[in-house]
This record gives sequence, C-alpha cells and structure tokens, in this order.
Amino acid sequence: MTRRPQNTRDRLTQTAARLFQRSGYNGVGLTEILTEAQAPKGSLYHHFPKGKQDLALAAASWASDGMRDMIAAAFNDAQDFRAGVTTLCHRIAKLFDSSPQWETCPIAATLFESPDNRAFRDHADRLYESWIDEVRDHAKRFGIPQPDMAADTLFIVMQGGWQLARARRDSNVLRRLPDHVPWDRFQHQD
Amino acid sequence: MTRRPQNTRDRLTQTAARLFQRSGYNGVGLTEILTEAQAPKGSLYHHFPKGKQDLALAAASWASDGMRDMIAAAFNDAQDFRAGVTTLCHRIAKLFDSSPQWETCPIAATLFESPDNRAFRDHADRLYESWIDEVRDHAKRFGIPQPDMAADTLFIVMQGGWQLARARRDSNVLRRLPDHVPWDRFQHQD
DNA sequence: ACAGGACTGGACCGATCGGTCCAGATGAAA
DNA sequence: TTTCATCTGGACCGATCGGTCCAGTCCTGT
Repeated sequence: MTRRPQNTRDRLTQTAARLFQRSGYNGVGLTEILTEAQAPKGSLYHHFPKGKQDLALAAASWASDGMRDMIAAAFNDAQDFRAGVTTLCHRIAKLFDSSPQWETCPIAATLFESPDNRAFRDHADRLYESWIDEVRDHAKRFGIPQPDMAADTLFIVMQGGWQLARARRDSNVLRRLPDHVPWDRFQHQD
Repeated sequence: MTRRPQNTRDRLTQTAARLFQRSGYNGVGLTEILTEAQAPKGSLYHHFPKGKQDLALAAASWASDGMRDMIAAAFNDAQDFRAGVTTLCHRIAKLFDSSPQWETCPIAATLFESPDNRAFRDHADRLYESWIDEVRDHAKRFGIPQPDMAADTLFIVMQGGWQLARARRDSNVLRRLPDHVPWDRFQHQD
C-alpha cells in the first residue's frame, strides 16, 4: 500500500511549498500542512527541528530549484537570448493559467513575511540571485554585451509582470512581457 | 490633551495600513493594531462591522491614495514623460531608504493573501488600475504614442524593481529603473 | 535474536487568534 | 433637562496557533 509516496521529509517540504505559495507563510497553519502531507507533528519536528521556520526555508529552496530548472530548460533549447526569454515567458504564462491565479511568487509568499527575520531575507536573496545567475550565464553564452543588466531586466519584468497578470487575471500580460524589454540595449553590435 | 489625534476611524485605518504593509494581512493581529492605534475593540467593530476584512480594505485604499498622489506629483512637475518616470523612481528610492527595507507593496501585503477572498482580489485590481490610469493620463498628455503600454511598463518595472531592491537591500536598483525601460518604443516620432 | 538509532503517532500546552456583547460615556437635538 | 443615537471601553468566548514531549514502532547492523 503506497498511499504516501516518497519519504516524509519530501512530502512535508512539497506540501508546505504549495500551501505557503497559496496563502503565505502566516496564512497556513501547521495543522493544515500536516493533514495534507499525512504526517504527524512528531515527524515534522524530527526532520525540521526549528519547526515552521525550517520547513519554510526548505520549501522555498525546493520551489526555487524548480523555477531555476525551468529557466535553464528555456535557455538551453533556445537559438539566442531573446528566443530564450520568449520561451520562458510563454511557459510561465502556461504555468499561470494552470494554477489558481492569485498565487504569488513562491519565494516571496514563503519568505517575505515576518518583519525581523534576517535568516528569511538572506535566504530569499540567495535564491533570487541563483535565478539571476542562471540567466546571466546564458546571456554571456549568447554574447549579450551587458549580461548583468539583461539578467536584472528579465527578473524585474518577470516579477512585475506576474503581479500585473495576477491583478488582471490575464496570462497574456506574461506572454507580452518581451515587448517591455529594451532589446536594443542587448544587441550584439553594441 | 491631544494624545490621540484625528478621529478613531482614521487612526485605525492608518495604523492598520502601516502594520499590514510591514507584516502582511495574516501577520498582524487585531490586538497589535488596537494597541498601536490606542483604540478598543468596540470602536473597531463599530466603524468596521466586518472586522479585520473591512479594515484591510480601508487601509489598502488609504495607502493606494497616497501612492497615486505621489505618482501625480511626479508627473505634474515634469517636463516630459521620461522626466516624470525618472523623478518618480528617485522618490520611490528615497521612500525605500526611509523605510524598513523588507516591506512589500502595501496593496500586495494587505490584499494579496487569503486564498478564496474574491472581494480582496477585486479591490486590489481596482487600486492597481487606478495607479495605471493615473500614469496613462500623463502619458497621453505628453503625447506618448502607446500610452497604455507605457503605463503597463512602468507598473511592471516598479513592482519588479521594488522586489529586487528589497532582495538586494539596495535602493539604487530603483534609481536605475529607467535604464530598463524601452524608451525608443515611447518616442514621439513613431 | 537483539540492540539502538531513526522515525512516527498523537496527547497536551499556554498564547493568541478574530469576533461577540453590552454597559457606560458622550454630545447634539428637542 | 430629557432623550436618543453614536461611539467607547473592555470582559469574555471558542477556535486555532506553533511548539513540546514521550511512548511506541520500524529498520538496520551485528
């Protein structure tokens, strides 16, 4: 009987990631997470000694890895940088359509609450920079003249675009994101 | 003795706006709001019969008005659209520097939690669109060829830029936002 | 076979949550 | 001065919060 696949730790991490993204760190109780993950409290505090906070850090890391894989896949298949950006935007739009459309960026929902928690903020910073690093590496590979700025631009429009798509409940905002990018500044002949 | 200025309703609204922005809707308890606003529970439920939810809607509206005023002021003083954007970015950077630098967009912090609340989402949409409308009107006034798109672009880079500034703890991200805007698409000679 | 760490199950805790209720204070109109 | 609606003050409520604790179970190495 395999009613509960994987090990308990992964089940907890992934369930928590999903629920935190849906309702934010403070919007989800341990009871709900434990019920959905079919795990008792003892297991949680065995795998995550600091409780909810440890769980949130692990959940955010897991969600971040998924996003970084998505970025890597989009650029690996691409002919040039711009094509990679376009592919990524379309795939994120698809992701948006297949999710309850009020969800936030998983990192922000999980880690950008609770005022005085330095560990959360530092962790969020690290995860975000790992996305940006990934993009920058591809920008370099494609010979973009200002890879740092290009990576920052993509991060900015993705974050802001998701927010606007959420408000308007319209994934086309995400598909049109390449229109908001100053491509002339990223041309090879610069 | 004027220990408590203004009327109770405004004190509650503004205190709630500040605390919600700091810790999110679910991150602030009524007790904390009431203590800081120096008001008892009876007053809260007199002015806001539906309790925390009514209070959040009012707080978000109040915060939104402040932001819209800021947008209007930046563009009213400006020579052209681009100058207005630059001014706005610098003022927002200043605002960022003078606040605890982990705060979110006040609308998002207050209204973009709790999964199934349609009223919150609709209200957030309305408030965001009021910002975008304000920008679009100025874009039209300055003769920008694609005012809708220009307004969307500004919203997107402001939201995304704030997020990146927050992660990096660096307000210069906001000051450099104009570098991420495709100005050639907003030129008059189009 | 058995020893011992890894892991599970869940009862239990004090604190805090959002919300209800109503007596008392206040102030303007009659 | 009396009246009445508005507003304030705070005691009180059941539910849920995150966290603790430990007995019991399972698995692995010897």
